[in-house]
Amino acid sequence: MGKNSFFEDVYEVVRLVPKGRVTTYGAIAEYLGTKGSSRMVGWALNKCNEVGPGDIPAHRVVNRNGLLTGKFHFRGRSMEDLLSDEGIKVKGNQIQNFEELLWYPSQELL
DNA sequence: GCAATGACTGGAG
DNA sequence: CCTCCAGCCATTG
Repeated sequence: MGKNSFFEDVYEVVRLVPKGRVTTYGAIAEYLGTKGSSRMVGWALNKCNEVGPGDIPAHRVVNRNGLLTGKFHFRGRSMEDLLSDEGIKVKGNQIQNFEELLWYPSQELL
């Protein structure tokens, strides 16, 4: 994968997520046109942690429930800590006030 | 080209 | 309310 792939699109969108905001896998997938490929978004981020640019705020990407399902995949700093640093309250694996912090690419980027 | 995989999702039981 | 199941689609072996 040297060319632009589905991954790069995901990275780009995730990078556009404003600080202090979060988005969901489904929202990204829908924005990319493949609504059903929500899993693929997570798969892309999985690679992003190893081969990705490294500046991908994957901690801002959670499942539709606002649950930090992918926190286990983070190295070093935990998701809760990173999110908390941006002003996002996290209780356990659940983001507090999630719906208000939710950010849709198709909504903001038109 | 087929089978397996995955940080998901939504509906059914 | 909780758990299970099947669809979803791109990447990889």
